Amino acid sequence: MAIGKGHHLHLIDGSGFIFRAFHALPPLTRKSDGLPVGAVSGFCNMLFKMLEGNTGHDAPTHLAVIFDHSSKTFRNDIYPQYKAQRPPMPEDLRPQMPLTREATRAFGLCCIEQEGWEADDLIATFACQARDAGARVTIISSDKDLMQLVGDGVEMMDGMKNVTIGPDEVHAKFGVAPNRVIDVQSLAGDSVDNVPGAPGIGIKTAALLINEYGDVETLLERASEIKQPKRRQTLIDNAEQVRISKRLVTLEKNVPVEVSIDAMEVQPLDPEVVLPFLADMEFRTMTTRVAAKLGAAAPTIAEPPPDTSTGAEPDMPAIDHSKYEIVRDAAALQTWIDRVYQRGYVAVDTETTGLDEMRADLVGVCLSVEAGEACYIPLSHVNGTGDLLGGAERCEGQMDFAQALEMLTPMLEDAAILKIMQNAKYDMKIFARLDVTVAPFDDTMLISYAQNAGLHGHGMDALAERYLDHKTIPIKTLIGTGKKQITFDLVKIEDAAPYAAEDADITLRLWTALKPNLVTSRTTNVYETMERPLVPVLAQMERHGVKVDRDHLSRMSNTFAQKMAGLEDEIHTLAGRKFNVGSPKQLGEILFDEMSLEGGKKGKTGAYGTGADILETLAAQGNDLPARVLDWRQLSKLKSTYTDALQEHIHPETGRVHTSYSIAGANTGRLASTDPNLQNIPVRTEEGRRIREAFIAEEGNVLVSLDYSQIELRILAHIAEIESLKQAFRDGHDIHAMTASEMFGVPLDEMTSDVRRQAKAINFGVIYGISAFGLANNLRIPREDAKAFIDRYFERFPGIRKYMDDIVAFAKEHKRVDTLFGRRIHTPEIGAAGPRAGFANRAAINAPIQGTAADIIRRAMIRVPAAMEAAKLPGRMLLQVHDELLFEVPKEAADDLIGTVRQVMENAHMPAVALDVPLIVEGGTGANWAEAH
DNA sequence: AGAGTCACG
DNA sequence: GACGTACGTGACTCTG
Repeated sequence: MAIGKGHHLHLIDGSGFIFRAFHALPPLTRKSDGLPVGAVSGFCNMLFKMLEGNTGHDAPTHLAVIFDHSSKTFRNDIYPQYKAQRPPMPEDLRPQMPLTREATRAFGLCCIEQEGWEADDLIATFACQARDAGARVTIISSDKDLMQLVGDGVEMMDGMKNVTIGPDEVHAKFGVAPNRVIDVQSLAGDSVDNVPGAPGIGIKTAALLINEYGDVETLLERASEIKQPKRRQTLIDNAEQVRISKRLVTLEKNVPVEVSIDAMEVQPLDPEVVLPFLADMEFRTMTTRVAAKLGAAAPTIAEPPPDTSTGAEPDMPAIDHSKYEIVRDAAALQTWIDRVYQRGYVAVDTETTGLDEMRADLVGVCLSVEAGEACYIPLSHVNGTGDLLGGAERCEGQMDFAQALEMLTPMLEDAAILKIMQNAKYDMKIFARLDVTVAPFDDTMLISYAQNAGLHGHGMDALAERYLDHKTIPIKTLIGTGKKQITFDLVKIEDAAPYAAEDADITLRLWTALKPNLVTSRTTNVYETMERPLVPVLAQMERHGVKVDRDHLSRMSNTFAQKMAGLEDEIHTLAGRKFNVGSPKQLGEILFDEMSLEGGKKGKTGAYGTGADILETLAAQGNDLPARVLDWRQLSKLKSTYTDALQEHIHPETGRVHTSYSIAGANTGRLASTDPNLQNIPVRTEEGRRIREAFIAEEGNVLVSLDYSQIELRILAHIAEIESLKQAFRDGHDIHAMTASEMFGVPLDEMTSDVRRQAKAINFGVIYGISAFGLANNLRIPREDAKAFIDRYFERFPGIRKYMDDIVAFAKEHKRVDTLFGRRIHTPEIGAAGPRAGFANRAAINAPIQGTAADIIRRAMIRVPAAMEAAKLPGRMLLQVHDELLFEVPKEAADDLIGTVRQVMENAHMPAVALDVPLIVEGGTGANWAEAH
């Protein structure tokens, strides 16, 4: 049938997609022979989603995948250097190119390439043909070279992110409409494709010129009218080069194509063709999914032989939910416990009524002793009667809760039985509330984190997909979402069991797969000394919580509310009308449209930026409205995030606030605090600091805060071996004043606070991977001045520059950096092209410093409980804030505690690492956190 | 759900 | 030579 109105043609940029998929997706290999297939897998997934119409867009009626042909094109005749400095194709990608073509055919789709033409030219040709025939066209690519085709029934879609690229997105990228993209590209050039353009002119300038002159030809003709002398000369000198560039970037829309677009009509998938292909690739999940969709039987995929080289990966059977057992009586449970004792280890997982370990109740327990062998022990399932007034009654077919616990406890506490959990802290806290102390244990989340931080997340779903090629049952299918969400105890036991037991099964499989790699990746020590032992320490801290004075918060809330109301009136008067002060969008319109203040649009969404820095600039120019909004925002933040939200977190029974620390959240080794985040309680402003007054000690107790002084700078001095910095720390000098003195030649006794402040900003900047732009922003000085500062700094401390170069080189070679204690932080983005390179370099510079500091405080925290016990100290460790520990202790023991814990903290690096600088810990005591800090 | 904003080290 | 930029987090609000 001829293509025409009502039809929708998808043109997939096959080469482009496969390149991006290769870099964006994990390096999957075929199990049986190690053939790299990650990009092919991503490609097939995308095709299938697209054919299903499962991309948020409607499904195509016609579809073709276009590839680059490896031969030269007419562009090389025009300009021999075109695409000449492309790096060679990665080894692991090469074999995937032909496989991708094969995949296309297996899906029954048109696979097109043509000698002498780039994929882009073919796409342009087909797109125009289809558009002229009245069909809609979607180009699946994010290649900027194709953006010139957008508009008039042609749109683009990013196949990885499923986002549409229309005229607006093109305008955001190039600053001009799609039909002028070519003109901008010819001026700006492209370093990746080696399109020369005009030297010194980038996209921004190019867009400016095109918007003024219309197109490249007109611009070149009228170049002499340009005011800026440099720009004018560049264009006159390089006119021919720009014209060549234009021919390079202009896509050919009249390629003598050998295939008709009518032939691209989508045919129903043929199970006889597509399934064998997927099975041959050993895409287990996708084979099953496609087979299910087609109503055909999935071909079996042979399991690969066990990997005998490491002895690590035994032959695991496929995950089969029907094989899991539901344990309903004591005899059945005893059988399982016996099996655990035969094994010596068991994967354990708990099901509860919620995610908050302090409030959730145990609903059931799962055990697994062998891949595929798992059971679910339901304990507190109830019948949902639909009666909201507590009409729930206990389900039949469950063991008595107390009896089950009594049978399980000896095993869970047995020193001879290893308990394997995913995110052990959660389950251990649930058990701890039932007076069960689970030990010893392993945690698959932390095993993954120790070896793979920076590479991917460490949640069970992510790990299962990556290492077991298995998609877990989403909990939502059982408990629903939103308002209709139910708690797990209301799920029918028969429905709950497969989900629950699967978690234990997967945990055990992950442990089998991941644990041996600790040894090969040299991270056993990190896991055993800095991850696993932290779990019980944090569990205790979280369970203990910190006392918070609700009335204090409540009073502050009221005060804030009144002040905000006053400010709101003022702001509305200044604006001349009412609007929502909390809406950045409305505020931007008031400031920049209605009041016409100076300030620009921001990138992607086209909204005005109204960040604090922008408002401060406006306020400094004497504008009252932005000044008031800044005040309002500060109060709004304090009220909503702290004085209001914190009250919600006070536990009804303990009267205290129980945060939760994620151990594997931050890539650098830092902890992260959630629900609530107690690591970002205000301190920098007077008004904010008063919130800390609400964190108090029990009667007769005080809060004690101990924090490392300048720990990251000390680590920098050590790692980069900066002798003068090290000496300054040994002598106990003011490090920022010392830096200032060295840099600006000001004697220490003549130091002004302003000079010191600048030196301090530079010191911090160095830790973050300094840039002139960043420092200029921070100090609000011209970029040239910032650059001069940095140059002088590197002159005075040449070791810093060397450290930065060395660490980036190390990261490029190993795709990771290490802390002094051997923690590995992977930097997969390092060496990436474009602006991401800058990010990756700075992250690589910062990670060993931030990570080493994180390691040190982890080591301290792990040692604190034993040290306190040895010193017979009462009191508790409550919170960690990256370089600070907060304790609650009886008044009379405060001084002893400071002495003991300071010892631990100042020597936490020993004996593993000897530092060339001393670590100094400062302590404070008070009735509340504001006083103690 | 994502962007914008802002709190901390 | 231009690009877009300080490092690491989490929570709240508005918006489509």
